[in-house]
Amino acid sequence: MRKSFLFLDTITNKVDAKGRVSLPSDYRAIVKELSTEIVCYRSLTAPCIEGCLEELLEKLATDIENSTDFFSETQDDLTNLIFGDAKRFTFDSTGRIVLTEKLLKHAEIKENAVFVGKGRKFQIWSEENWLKEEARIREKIKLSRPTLKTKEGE
Amino acid sequence: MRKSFLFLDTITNKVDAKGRVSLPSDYRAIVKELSTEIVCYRSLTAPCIEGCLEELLEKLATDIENSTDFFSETQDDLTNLIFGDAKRFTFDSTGRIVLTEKLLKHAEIKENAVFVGKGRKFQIWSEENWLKEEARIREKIKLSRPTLKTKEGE
DNA sequence: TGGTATAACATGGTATTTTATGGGAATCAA
DNA sequence: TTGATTCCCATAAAATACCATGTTATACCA
Repeated sequence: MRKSFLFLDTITNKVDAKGRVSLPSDYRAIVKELSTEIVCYRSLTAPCIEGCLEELLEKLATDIENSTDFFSETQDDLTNLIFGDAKRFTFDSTGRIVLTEKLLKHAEIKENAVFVGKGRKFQIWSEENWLKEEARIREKIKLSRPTLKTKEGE
Repeated sequence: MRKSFLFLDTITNKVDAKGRVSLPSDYRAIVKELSTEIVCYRSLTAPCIEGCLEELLEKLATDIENSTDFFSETQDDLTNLIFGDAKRFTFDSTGRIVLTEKLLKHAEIKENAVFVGKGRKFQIWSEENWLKEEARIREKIKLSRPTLKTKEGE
């Protein structure tokens, strides 16, 4: 029995002419524990696809409902965007999902899809965009390294 | 039943052509109590590999979720960096894990891997780098000894 | 304490299983 | 019927589990 449900690692898989991609086996194992499908939507802030279990969106919905935050109205708007965009995907017996044109176009994915674990969710990038994004993040982290060191050392 | 779950001691094991290394038996005993797998990732601050139990990352995921909101940019970057890099490793019946090229390269490990206990987590170094690091730490301690003495006498 | 028997471990090699991925058949919709 | 989508099968490659052996460490006994 599995105790934890984190999407980890970075895996590159091919996208064929029909838009089919293998969901990394690790991810599949996690999904299968709780469900038979994942939810994907266009990232609001980056040229990539976001994926997660439906229960995470449930949690998001609940959080928004309970929020008395000053910015809750903005969050509400953002939530609408996500829920309006999100779509369920099931995988076939070989573990593949079929991504839609809309999603692939937004992420600028052609040949290869890069799955990047993010804990409770994951992202799907094109190779080029992911390279750029990873470089950007590492550069940013370098500048805030002291803070991280503290966090890391906990 | 085991009472403590700390990774201790420093052990050197061989890495074969396939990247296989025996996890020190002490470490294995600890891991087996709670799980069947460990998680490894490139250290953000040093040329070494870090390893821990998945529950530590779970805790981190929860902490990040609670300290920042769903749409936070910091959360986004942090989760990409940490979870995107981390990978699960299970050991076979003889207690070995297979380290990836990415990890070995980052730590500059060739022939031998040095496992260094760090309590809740552990690190894996190349012999050369660990020698340097150990010397650096001991030097640092020497300089701060007066402070320690003062603290002791409080 | 010293010597020997026993068990545990690290490590090399091999066999088996998973997984990704291409192609094609079946199903559904227009 | 035609085009598109879903499902299933086949295969090659890669990941993983298993077996065997030498070595080291541990336990046992004199």
